[in-house]
Amino acid sequence: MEGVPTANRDRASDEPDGRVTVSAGRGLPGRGTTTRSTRQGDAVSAALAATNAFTSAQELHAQLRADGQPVGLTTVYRHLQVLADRGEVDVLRLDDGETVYRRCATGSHHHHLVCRECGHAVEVAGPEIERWTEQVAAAEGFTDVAHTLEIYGRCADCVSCP
Amino acid sequence: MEGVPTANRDRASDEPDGRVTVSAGRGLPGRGTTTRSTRQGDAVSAALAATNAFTSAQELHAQLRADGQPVGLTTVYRHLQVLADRGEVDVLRLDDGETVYRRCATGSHHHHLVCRECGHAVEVAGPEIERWTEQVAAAEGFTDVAHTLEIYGRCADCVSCP
DNA sequence: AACGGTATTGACAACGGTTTTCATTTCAAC
DNA sequence: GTTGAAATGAAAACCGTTGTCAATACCGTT
Repeated sequence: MEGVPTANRDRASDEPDGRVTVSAGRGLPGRGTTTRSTRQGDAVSAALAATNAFTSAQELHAQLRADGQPVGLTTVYRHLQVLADRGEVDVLRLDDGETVYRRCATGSHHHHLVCRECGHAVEVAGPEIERWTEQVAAAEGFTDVAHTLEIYGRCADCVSCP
Repeated sequence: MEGVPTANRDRASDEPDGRVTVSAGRGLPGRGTTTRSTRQGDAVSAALAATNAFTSAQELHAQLRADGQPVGLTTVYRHLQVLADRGEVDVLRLDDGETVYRRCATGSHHHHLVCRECGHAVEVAGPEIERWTEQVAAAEGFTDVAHTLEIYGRCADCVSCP
């Protein structure tokens, strides 16, 4: 009756990493678009590579500007989108509506332990969880199953300053 | 460095259910505000009680209007907010940004198996999951831990019509 | 049954994050 | 160097949600 749109945020990347230039040999355009290498694209990728915290587009934008590498907000959004489509970055939608991104080391399926204060995140794998969710879904007759699981808390570093 | 705001959506309700009128005996205002019983408030609660699917404020608004029980969109949002604060409804933020609500039977902590197509949801409890998340968090030195876990798929009813 | 104070309502404006638009700039193949 | 296509970015549009505030509806009291 009602209708719940998209939802879920899984994905397992194939392409290993870093600023691909794709063949570009001739006709076919690159996978998730973005073929050329540009100062802005490199800056966004570098900024993401420099932190292990989940970061929002606006934060990256401000950070890059502060670092003397100004990149248009629109452009930041565009690159994040492409990277996300390619599975090169993980995406999290926070409860306050902000979308945050993170370049994860693990290419395979995993979840996160995220600090509410600083965004610092740890990648965690839980085979038992995967098994459990599939089991539950199957038992209820659901197909085409995916799941989201994130753990939020205060990291050790943030415990000091209240 | 960056900063991840709120996040997480747990909570265990105390008040069993339905349109409370709270003492109102004299001074103190009701918990999550909303003390009087009104046509609009009843309509929103009834609409939520009538479905087991996660529904958005806008959907409820349209539905109520269609049912000949027009309620202002702002008012719908307000009641949903209050119900959520009271823990009488569960809240889910979908990846497309919409927030959906559902009156759950279980008052205690649980997760959901949600149909991407129709919003139909099943409440599922996973003690092992709870244990696992706490374990992981503790191992990494995280405190004040909470987690979100939802399973998305296509329910059996939605498999028929592609 | 009428009153009166206050909680509630709802049309409309404002918000905040994200996406579109489109003229301009940059890239890289020739 | 020339050139066509991709990338950029300022500004406007979007969209779900929240704030504003005058008008209205509840409900205990008279």
